[in-house]
Amino acid sequence: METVDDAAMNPGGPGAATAGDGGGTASPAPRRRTRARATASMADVARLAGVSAQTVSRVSNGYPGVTEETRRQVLAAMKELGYRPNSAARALKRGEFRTIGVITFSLSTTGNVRTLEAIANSAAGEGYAVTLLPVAVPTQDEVRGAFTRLEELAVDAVIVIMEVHLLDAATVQLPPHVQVVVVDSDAGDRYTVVDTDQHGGTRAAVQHLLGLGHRTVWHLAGPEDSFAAQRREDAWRAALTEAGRELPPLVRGDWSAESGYRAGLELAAREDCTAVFAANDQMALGLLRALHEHGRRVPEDVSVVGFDDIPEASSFLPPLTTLHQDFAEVGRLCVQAVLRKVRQEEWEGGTTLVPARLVLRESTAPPPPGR
Amino acid sequence: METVDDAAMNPGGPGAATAGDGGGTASPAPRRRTRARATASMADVARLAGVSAQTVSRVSNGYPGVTEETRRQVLAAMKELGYRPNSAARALKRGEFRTIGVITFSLSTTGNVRTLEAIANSAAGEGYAVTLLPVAVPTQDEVRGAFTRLEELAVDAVIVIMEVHLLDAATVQLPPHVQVVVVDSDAGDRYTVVDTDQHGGTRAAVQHLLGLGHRTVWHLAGPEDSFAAQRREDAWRAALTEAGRELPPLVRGDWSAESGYRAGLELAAREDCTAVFAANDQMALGLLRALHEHGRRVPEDVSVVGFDDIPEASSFLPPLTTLHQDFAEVGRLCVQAVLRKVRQEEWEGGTTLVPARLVLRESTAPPPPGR
DNA sequence: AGCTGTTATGTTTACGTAAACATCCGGTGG
DNA sequence: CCACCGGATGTTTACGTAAACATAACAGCT
Repeated sequence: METVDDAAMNPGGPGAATAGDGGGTASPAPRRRTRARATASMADVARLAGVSAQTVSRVSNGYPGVTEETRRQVLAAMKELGYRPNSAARALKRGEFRTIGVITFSLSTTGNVRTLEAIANSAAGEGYAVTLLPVAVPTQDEVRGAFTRLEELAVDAVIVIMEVHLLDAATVQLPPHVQVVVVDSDAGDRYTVVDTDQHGGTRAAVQHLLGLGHRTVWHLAGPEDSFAAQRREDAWRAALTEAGRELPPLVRGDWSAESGYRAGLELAAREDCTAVFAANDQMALGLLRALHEHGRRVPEDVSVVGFDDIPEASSFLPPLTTLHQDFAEVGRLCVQAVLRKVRQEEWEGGTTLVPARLVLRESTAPPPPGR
Repeated sequence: METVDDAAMNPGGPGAATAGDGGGTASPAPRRRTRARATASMADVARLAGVSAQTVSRVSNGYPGVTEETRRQVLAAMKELGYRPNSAARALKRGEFRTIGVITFSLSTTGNVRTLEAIANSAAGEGYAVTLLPVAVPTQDEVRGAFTRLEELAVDAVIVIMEVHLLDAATVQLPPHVQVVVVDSDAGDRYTVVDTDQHGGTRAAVQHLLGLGHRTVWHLAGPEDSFAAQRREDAWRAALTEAGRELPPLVRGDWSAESGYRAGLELAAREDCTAVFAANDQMALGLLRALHEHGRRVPEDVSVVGFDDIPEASSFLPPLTTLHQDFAEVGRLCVQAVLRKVRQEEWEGGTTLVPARLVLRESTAPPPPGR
């Protein structure tokens, strides 16, 4: 009955995992795995249940045309043998892997992580697994490398969380059947793109500050190679121009709190700077520290608005007014879009935007009287 | 030559992705995918190169016994057809997936994310992919669910980033051939465990504060169901007892900055509290805010030490003294351990500890004169 | 009764790869 | 000169599943 491995199947029991090879270090251990029928196959189940393998398959996939009686027998046999469908064989036969690859830069930014998490959750809900393809440094070569790996990987679709122009190099060859959805890009004409509404969010931030009476709004921008940063910057310009306000010089960081601090040192020195829109919360954090160190109070002297609404934002000094991004929704839409493409229900380019919501906390106030 | 899909293989080109089905919405689209030979198989390559499929296989896997001449021809044919080995077929034949599953709670904690990232990177270096299995809520049922999915998944090994007792339920059945490595656990007797040296790190923090002259050290602990939190708490107790110091009442949070703030409100009210060891940086952040709001200066009145050294820690007000965790190393060791088990080079239980390093910043100082 | 349609089940086959075995070749030593 | 060896290559087979096709049993109808 081949229940040799029963003990090892309960990780709580003694001698879990590789129970067999126990103290075998003495003799020159046989290199080849014995692998004595590690898992039961359909044939095994079929034999035990006294039916054909095909019937087992039907039960396994919940297909109709099986008597309740037969189904029960098959299920019993499955349980007895601990049968698990072999996903490799399934994938080979069906020509699909039920897996989505996610390619992204380092998981050091909140946004990417939260999006990834939402993608994984949504995918799981659809019966899809998520394979992670991190790329340490955002050079074109690295991206290409990741995709080369993906091509050999068991993946039906890919979600790219990065600026899409990094994979526009002609040498990147996606197998034709792999569907792609991109986050954080403007390539809606060539790809399906899902993104937060950077423009609308930024606009809300700027208008909020102007509405408080600030003459203009400074911008602590993200790195130039980030499309999200670019969009926020553009929107900031547009909002100010539209309101007929003066455009202060741009200050740039690299998303990190440290860069926000460095940039903040410049801003803190400017007496005429009373309102800053930071392109993310981390930089806003650094900015708060720089302002504090220079005796400029927030929000009495300077108002600060961030972007992202990371969980810690409410614990900053002072709690940060910021734009809440709905990463969960972004991830959900990504999965939805990419699976629609996989299922070929429709071809759908274009960009889907998820609104950002301004969360008012304590880092904004009207400008000091004199200004 | 079947190059019908050539255009679609360059995502930069016009009409990328599902180019075929263009405007076919008019006629009742054929439900079945035509799937006209999406990818080339070994047989195709073999035909073009004028050799047998087996020879293609040998070239593909870099096996010896192939003339340089033949190899060149095969490689040329592969390139021409854009051949990519089918990983499902490979996995089926070889009986292994070259994939590691990572099961974890939400990716909201820095530690998990950084560990995950390191795992993915290390795994990629070994030619392994990483499949993500998030579990939203840490109930036993959920964990069991994730594992059920994993069992059907294409995975050779599993790395668990969570308290292992959550998967000790007898109903969790891992297929016997799946190897498990656990992070953040004390089950070194039954599993292979890799973890940060919570004990040593905590000890360093406490001794640092005592060394500065503080009479004792308060502890802002993490949630009770976290093993890491438990270890830090135990080590805190041990270090104080060992030094013959009084044991202040424990204050508990849930890892979040918000909970740190709430706990901090209590601590700020206690005049005799001059030194706090927070179980993570987020809670330390909230604590800083609470102290600030109650006019207790850090580090002049109260010293604070965190745990994790998240990137933002250096931008807190003031920059936080904290214990740096080497998540990259933890991830690397996990992959190494789990692959060693997969390759059955040895059976290896026990716990591997990665040291934590105390990073001195500006949140600690000697206690105020009177105390 | 004989035919048809329906339902439950079994049999054959193919997915793409790679191990195991078979064959062919030129060269070497007795 | 021939048996033999070893390297290069081809052929067969099996991995586990599920689609496609085949069969069998039986009910309903004329």
